[in-house]
Amino acid sequence: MSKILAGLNPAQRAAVSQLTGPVMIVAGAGSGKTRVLTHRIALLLEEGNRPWEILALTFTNKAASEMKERISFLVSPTLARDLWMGTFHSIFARILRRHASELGYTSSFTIYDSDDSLNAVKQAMNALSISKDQFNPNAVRSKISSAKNQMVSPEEYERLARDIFSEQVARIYPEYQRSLKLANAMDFDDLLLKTIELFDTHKETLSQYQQKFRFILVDEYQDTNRAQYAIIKRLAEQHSNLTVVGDDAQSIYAFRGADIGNILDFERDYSGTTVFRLEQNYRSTKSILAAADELIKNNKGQIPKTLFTENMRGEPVRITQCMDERDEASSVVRTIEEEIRSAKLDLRDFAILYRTNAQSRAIEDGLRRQGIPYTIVGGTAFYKRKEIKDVLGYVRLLVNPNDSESLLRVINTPPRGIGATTMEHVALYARDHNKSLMGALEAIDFVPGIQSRAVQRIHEFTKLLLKYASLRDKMSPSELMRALIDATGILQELKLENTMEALSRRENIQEFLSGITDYFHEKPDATLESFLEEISLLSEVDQSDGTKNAVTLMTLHSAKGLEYPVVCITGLEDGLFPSQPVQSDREPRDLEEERRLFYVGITRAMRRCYIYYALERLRFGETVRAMPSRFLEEIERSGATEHVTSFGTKPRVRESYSERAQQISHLFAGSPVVNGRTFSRKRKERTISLDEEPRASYSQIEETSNLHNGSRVFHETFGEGRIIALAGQGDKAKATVEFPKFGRKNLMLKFANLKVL
DNA sequence: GTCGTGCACCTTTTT
DNA sequence: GGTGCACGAC
Repeated sequence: MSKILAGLNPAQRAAVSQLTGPVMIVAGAGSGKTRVLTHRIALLLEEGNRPWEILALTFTNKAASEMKERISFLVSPTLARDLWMGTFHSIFARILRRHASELGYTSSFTIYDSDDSLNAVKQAMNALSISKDQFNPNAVRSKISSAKNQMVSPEEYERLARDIFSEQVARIYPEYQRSLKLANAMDFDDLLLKTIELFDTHKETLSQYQQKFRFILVDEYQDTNRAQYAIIKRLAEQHSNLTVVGDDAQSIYAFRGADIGNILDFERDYSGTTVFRLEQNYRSTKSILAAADELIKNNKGQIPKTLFTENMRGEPVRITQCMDERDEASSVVRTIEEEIRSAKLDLRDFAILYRTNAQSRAIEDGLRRQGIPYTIVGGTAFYKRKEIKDVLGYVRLLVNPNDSESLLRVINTPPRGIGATTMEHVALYARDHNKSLMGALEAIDFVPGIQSRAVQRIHEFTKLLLKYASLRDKMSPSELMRALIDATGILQELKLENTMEALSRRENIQEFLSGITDYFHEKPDATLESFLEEISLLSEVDQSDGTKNAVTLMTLHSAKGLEYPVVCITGLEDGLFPSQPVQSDREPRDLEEERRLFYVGITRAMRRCYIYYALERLRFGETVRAMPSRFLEEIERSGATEHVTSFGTKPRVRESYSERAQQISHLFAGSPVVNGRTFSRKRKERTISLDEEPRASYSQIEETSNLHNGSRVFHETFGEGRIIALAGQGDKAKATVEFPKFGRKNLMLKFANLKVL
């Protein structure tokens, strides 16, 4: 037997060995799905198939590179390197670049991220004189995106539009598409749609890739949308060697067009499908699995399967009732500290999960208060920061001068006297003459209404860009970027500002610059285009730093596919998780998706799973009372849970969550009821302070006057460091401190407990 | 044209 | 509690 099959259980081995024809692998959580995929690919290679004939589509780039690494180990690095493995978006972006001219684009087209798309929508609305007050640009963008995910063209959308809002979207959608085309740009959805367009209008190109990809594998098939389905359908037509792996119980992306029907109907779509089920879980304890199983039972229409494990029973899943989000954060922190003490775990063994990004703030505060290092997945990602986007804007413009979003972003950053009025005229001219904004700038002498001073400035601006464009062949990409960014004056501008904020922005740009040096050093063949593409298609998980030993914070969505010894899931409250208050118009399938999301969360846990809910929570700057999530009652039926309060005591009587909420309702007497939820003003004084930090930790505030730039200080966790900057007053005073071992930290003096050395 | 201030809106989740 | 945007002063 091949060593590739050794060490697999019978079900896994069967799923790996069936190499041809349509195959569906229904893989329960923790059942060794990635293992099966990698071993399958390894076996294909071992049997002599060429790596470039294998297309493997994963959910994140990180998943792809981890799989490649395992395949390198199983077969060989050279073979692994030449696999076509990556996310749908990155693989098809690569193919689209090769065939851009067939679609009327150039190969250096820009990929618009969601911010760029939103701005493009706003521009389009502006052009059509549709008021932003009447129609929310974000809602418009989201409508357009759903339409594209469903493969609904602007023409079809117009036919289908029934209400006033859709009618406006029907006007904006084609204008938006037109502007992207003029800008030589594609949004995320276009990367899939244009691929379909390419295949449908250029049969010989389609045929070329049908021939090429003799084996196609798709991971997380339950989360593919209609466009992705269509691409796969076309590509697999020739050889029919299509393997999909997924778990309908983990489908959590319906909101962005994922169609669970793709996996449910797979057997019907591809005749002769062999189905394999992986039902043995190797990840979690029996208790964790029991709770997850009891939960998912409440969903209807799942593919029947029974997940089991031979792992030990383990501790019960603990549900902790907390007073508010602060109390919740301290409970989580206490749990982590106790687990580290008793179970000898590292910080990197913990994940804290939440439904919405906004919840991370309170938890971060809690961790910082105790000096526990953490990393955040998502949130405001590095490449989405304003200063980085500014800098990238120049680079993007260099690569694709027609990129209108970048042009608008940088033309007056830093301020060079080319204001909104001027650009209005330019945009109008561009529209009338079917030119990109850059096209209009080139003809600035003919654009009416421009002040002569602005004309002058515009000439200077285009000259600057032309100069660096002409240097592209003479300098290395990283040298060129440095020189260009230097010439823009962004760094000098920030230096003059001389605030802590500006300092941090400058540091980010410096970090970006050293990052690109490393990047081009590691990848000597990389170009500006490939660099830009790579960073625009990074997923949130891809961007997190997995090397440092720290607690991981992320949304439940980002946690998909990951596992941790200890998982803490926070915010189990009706209206938050499941999201939105219970309303009659709420579709049951939305609730089922929320339930699957919770299922995904619980099944990330290997050893222990902790679940938290708060009785009230600060939302929109107001304290909102919340009912415990209905999902809690569901998992409690498993008998594999325990229920405690943040005091650490067990509730005296078992009671239903709604009864409990009734009992404590007097605490909130006088709160107005809005939309079925109760709001109350945040109390100035916390009467039910449970486990606040001892006051002693605030006593350092008086000493802040001893702190100066350059002061040497000591921090409990980070050790000795030097103050680089100070900002803020009183409770809000912050310091940026450079620690030799931990790098730069922004610390609230109130909590940091710094000692002057 | 630029900069500062106050106000509305925001929160699902992401490639 | 944060941010984008309209509005007004210079």
